[in-house]
Amino acid sequence: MSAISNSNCPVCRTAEVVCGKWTLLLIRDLAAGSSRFCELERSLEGISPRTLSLRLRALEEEGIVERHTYPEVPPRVEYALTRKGEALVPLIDDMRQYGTRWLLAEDPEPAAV
Amino acid sequence: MSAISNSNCPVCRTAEVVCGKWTLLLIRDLAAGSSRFCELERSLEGISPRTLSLRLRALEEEGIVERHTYPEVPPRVEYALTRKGEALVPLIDDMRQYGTRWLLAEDPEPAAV
DNA sequence: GCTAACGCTTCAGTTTGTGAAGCCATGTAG
DNA sequence: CTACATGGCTTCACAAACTGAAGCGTTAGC
Repeated sequence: MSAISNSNCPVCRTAEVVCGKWTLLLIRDLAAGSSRFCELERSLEGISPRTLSLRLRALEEEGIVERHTYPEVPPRVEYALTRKGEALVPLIDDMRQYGTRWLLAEDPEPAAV
Repeated sequence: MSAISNSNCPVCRTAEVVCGKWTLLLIRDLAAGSSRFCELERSLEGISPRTLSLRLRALEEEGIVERHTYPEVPPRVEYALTRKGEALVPLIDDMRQYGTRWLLAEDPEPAAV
C-alpha cells in the first residue's frame, strides 16, 4: 500500500502498518503461537506464499516481528512478535469482540455492553 | 478485497469489513463529525473520489453507514455511522493509542501503561 | 530413482486503488 | 451572455497489490 496522508496522525500511521490484506490475521496467528512459515501458510487459508513472505518481511522491518533461522535440514525458520507486535493484540481482541457481537450474532443488536 | 478464509471466525469477518485502504480512517472521520462527501474527501488527503464512493457504498451495504440525501441545490448528502458503525470506534481508539505509543513516541518503549 | 518436506522466489494474470477529467444543475461574478 | 464555482459523484487509463501455480535447493524415507 502506498502512503496514507498525514504522517503525524497516529491513526494514519497505524493504518499504514496494519492495512495490508492478511496483516492483522497474521499477527493474530503469531500471537496465538504459530511461528513457522508453513504453519502460518496453512492457518491463513488462501494466502499466497508470496504475500506471506512480503508481509513477514515488512513486519520485520517495522520491528513488529522477529525472525530466527536454524540451520537444520529441512530448514527451520521461526517468527515471533516483538513487544511492539504484541502491543497490537488489543486491536485484534477488539476485532474479535466486534465480529462476535455485530457480524456473527443472531440478534445483531444485543442488549447492552 | 476478495474474501478472507474462514467466515465463522470473528476476526476474519471484521478484517474483511475493515481491511480496505482508507476504511478505518473514513470511520474515524465520520465518528469525529464529518458527514459530507466533499468534507471527507478533503479530510482524507489523497483518497480518490472513486475509492471514497466505493467505500461509502460498501459500508452502507454492511449497515455501518447511513446515507441521507437532501434535494437542494447544490445537492447535499450526509453520511453518518449507525450503531454498528459506532461499535468500531474502540478499534480506532486502540489504533490511536498504538500509533502514539509505538510509532510516534521518541522513546519507543515507554515505561508502563 | 521418486517423493516429500521446508522456506521461500518467479511468473502471468486478476483485483484494487489512483489521478485527472467530466457531468448535471444552479447561482454568482464579470 | 459567458465563465466559473459548488456538490456528489462516474468514467477512464494506468499503477500497485494480491493470487495460484510452478519451481528451487537440500536431504531423508521408500
